[in-house]
Amino acid sequence: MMFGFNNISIDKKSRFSFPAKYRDAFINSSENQIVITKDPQYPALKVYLGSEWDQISTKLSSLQGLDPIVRNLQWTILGNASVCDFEPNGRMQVLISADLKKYAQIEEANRICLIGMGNKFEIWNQENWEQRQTGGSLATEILDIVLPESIKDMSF
Amino acid sequence: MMFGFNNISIDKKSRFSFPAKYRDAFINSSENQIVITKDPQYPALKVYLGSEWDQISTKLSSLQGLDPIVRNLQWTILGNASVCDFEPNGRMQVLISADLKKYAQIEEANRICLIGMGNKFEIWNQENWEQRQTGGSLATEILDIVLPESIKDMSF
DNA sequence: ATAAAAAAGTGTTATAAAGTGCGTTAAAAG
DNA sequence: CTTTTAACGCACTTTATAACACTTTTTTAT
Repeated sequence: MMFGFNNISIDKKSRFSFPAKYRDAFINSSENQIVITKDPQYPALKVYLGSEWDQISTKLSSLQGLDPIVRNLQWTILGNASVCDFEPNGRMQVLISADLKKYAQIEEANRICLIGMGNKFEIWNQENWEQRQTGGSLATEILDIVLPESIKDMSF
Repeated sequence: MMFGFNNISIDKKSRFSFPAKYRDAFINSSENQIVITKDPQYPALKVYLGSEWDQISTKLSSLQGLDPIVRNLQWTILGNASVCDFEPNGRMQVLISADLKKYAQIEEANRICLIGMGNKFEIWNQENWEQRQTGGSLATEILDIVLPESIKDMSF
């Protein structure tokens, strides 16, 4: 399980590497793929292990896309996912695409916050993270969505 | 599986090529055909792998066409499908017909957004996509359709 | 009906940009 | 002080795209 807060750098080519403390967890779950995508609620990114992603994406893509709320979630989560090959024994480097950087408001060669949430990570721009943690609200926040039954039992 | 956002160019002859990152997925599913058709809800296009299309089209064409909603879906999806030969080892180029371009409001030599949704892609005109993703509503949007039972378990 | 012209479709190549890999330096931990 | 980890820089590789050339089909005019 992968927990904890990390303030790390991204290089000029928009890559970051996972802190070494997570290496064993990656090796144990024999992951060779990592998926980054948009967080549907906040200007942040979600990072899933390949196996975890397979479950989520399979379920989400099977839902009825004619429902506008479902369709929106599919767009956000599936339509922005970037699958990266990943070597737990190597440098554990991952590229963040220009689009995802923009969405999470990550500027050129900036630092990011990588938050371990157990079975996934979140990536935040440092200022947004601090604001959120001190209770400040962000402009892009979405409140009061009425969820269709089909996604009420899913967790992203 | 094919995911993610891509902003790509179409050339003067209305061709685009799939980003190289999807090559393995196409080779693994041994696809040699691609089908483009209209999206039934939005001014956008859907791109299916040949095998996926076979399933969807078979099922959709077997439905009771006397129901107006079903009939409309059949017209839109089946009646506008364009089948393209496709070489996963080659350039992975696909031509978009004038009709489909028009429907998706894609102008001459413009850029398009190609969105990987797992088992299919969507193609959007860039402005429409951005508007939609930032919550703006498009004129052609269909809300509150009551779906017949026969298509409730289908996902297009 | 035939030939010429135009349009539409297919394929090739060159080049700039984006992405990847790896060695070195700097910083932190033991 | 030694070892591990993170950050940086550079070189190499791959990819995307525009420009061009060629083929096939369709249209137009004689």
